Amino acid sequence: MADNTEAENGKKDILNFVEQTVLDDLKAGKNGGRLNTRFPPEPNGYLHIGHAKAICMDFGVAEKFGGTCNLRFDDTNPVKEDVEYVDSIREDIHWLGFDWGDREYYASDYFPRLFDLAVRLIKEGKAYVDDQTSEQIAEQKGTPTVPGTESPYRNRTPEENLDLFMRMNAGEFEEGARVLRAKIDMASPNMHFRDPIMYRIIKTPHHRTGTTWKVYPMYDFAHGQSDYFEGVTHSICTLEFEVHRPLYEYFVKELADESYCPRQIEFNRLNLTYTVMSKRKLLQLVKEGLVAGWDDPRMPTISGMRRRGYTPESIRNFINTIGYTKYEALNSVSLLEHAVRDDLNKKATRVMAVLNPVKVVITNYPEDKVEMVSMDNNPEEEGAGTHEMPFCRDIYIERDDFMENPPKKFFRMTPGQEVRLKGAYIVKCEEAVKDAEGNITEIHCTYDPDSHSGAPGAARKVKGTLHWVSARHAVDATVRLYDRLFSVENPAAETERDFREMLNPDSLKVVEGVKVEPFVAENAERGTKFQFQRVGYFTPDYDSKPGALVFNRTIALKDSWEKEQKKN
RNA sequence: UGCCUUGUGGUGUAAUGGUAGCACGUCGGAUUCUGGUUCCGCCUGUGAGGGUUCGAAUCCUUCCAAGGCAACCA
Repeated sequence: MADNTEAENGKKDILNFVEQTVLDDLKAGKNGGRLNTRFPPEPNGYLHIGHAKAICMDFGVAEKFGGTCNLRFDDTNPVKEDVEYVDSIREDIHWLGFDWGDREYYASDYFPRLFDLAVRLIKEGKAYVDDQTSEQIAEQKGTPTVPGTESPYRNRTPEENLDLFMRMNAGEFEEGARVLRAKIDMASPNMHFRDPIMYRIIKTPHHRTGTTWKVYPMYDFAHGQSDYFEGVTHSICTLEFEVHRPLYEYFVKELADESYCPRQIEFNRLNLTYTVMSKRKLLQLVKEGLVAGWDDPRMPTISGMRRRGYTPESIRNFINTIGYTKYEALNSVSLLEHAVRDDLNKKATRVMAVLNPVKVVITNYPEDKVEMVSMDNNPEEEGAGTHEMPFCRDIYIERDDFMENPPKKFFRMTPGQEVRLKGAYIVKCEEAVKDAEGNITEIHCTYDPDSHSGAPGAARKVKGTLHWVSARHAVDATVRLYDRLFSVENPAAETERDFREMLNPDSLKVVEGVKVEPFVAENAERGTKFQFQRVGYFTPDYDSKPGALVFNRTIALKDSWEKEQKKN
């Protein structure tokens, strides 16, 4: 192990309870002072932000105390699993910034050893084959308040059990015909001890082992032992496995001794407002076409957040903020949004884009003149440089930035009032030109030639500064505006309603005819983070092509003006 | 009503028997060529009762509330 953390090196580092437990074990010299964690996804879906929390814990604690973290695919149920998911899981972990080196394992690699252990337990009279249907077994299990009853097959001889188990794996019986159960205690107050099923027959081919096996181990009979085979010291999982822990320990005891014994520790799952985290529900959204796929930018998946423009740093910072406890919390999505804005504010290139354009003609500006004005790429970052943007007589501004009869404290364009066009000149609105229906088609302004940004005459104070784009040079783009997927705070809590009824109908708005400055079109590579000034953070979607630009809104800028308006 | 777990401002999280702190949020203000950022200030908390102690969010106890456990899922 590494030296005992920053906690002892002066810098005050607050450990969460899991880290504290791990540190205590290391100090006590357990497992020879070794630290090895594991992240064990089942390859049956895409990773979501809840998994990100587990990843940060599993890899993070190993990193912090000089241990290692394995990636283990928990592939014990071929019916639900697929290689498609294996690839996406690898990609998502790497994207988050973690690496498992050559320690990539599969529970399916342990099928032979698990089978051997099962055989041993059968011979020792600790396991038996049950011929009953799942309904019968469920009925005999009792309820949390009523003890179970024993199976009539419970006292078969080890010889008979062994013969039956071998034949189960040879494919002699149909799925569901027989199972192997641990012989523990049908009256245990812990439901998981009421003779849990160890093996069931599955004839669906496995994505890695094909048709080699006809019986597959259940989670409880595979997980702890897999940890043991790998040398995992701390098996960190979420709270719902708390009641499984005694069973974990029961099976692991068949292999381990004092010199090395893995240990399970549970922390709270991540719940986020205005979304769902259940894989079943996410899969349903995808399958029913309610979203565009696992990586739809509204999804709480890692791939969705990546596509939306969230950064790995923002996700990690968020997870760090919400912490790890044993309290089942509901985390406000505004915490996540804050982390995203905070990171993007430091990283995003500032550009101009007008989402809902209205044309402005600067009547006293020479008709043929074009001048290049200089724009900061990022005022938050020293050395981010500048880029140039064309300015001419015809420009676009946001339709919302003009009002003929404005409310109080409207600092934008209105007849008779001066505003600054960011990076260019101060202009004064003279009149709004309307069509027969009274719609504003064009706004006429005059500019002050001495007010160019940086010039001596520019020092004059004006209340508002607007973003704009040259109408002659603007490039058209499509923008996708994303909002929260659900319209209720905690969809999972409203069990009486179908969760699909709670979807936010306005979670996606597509805006065509957006005008962006040429610099944006020239730099619209995947992964680029832009701030459309005064609007929000945007990133090119993978659907975007030269000539058909598409941007995803990662998150809007905070808007205290809008907030003010809503109050009135 | 069996077993396990958990209750700290609106939300999340610290305080490891010794001044209840931090972040987000809200509201207000300052700065600003982004109504962004930054800065300053305000607000709101130990689920309830009893006990141990010089001293309790922390230990004990009773109660209340919430979550988990009855897949041949993980």
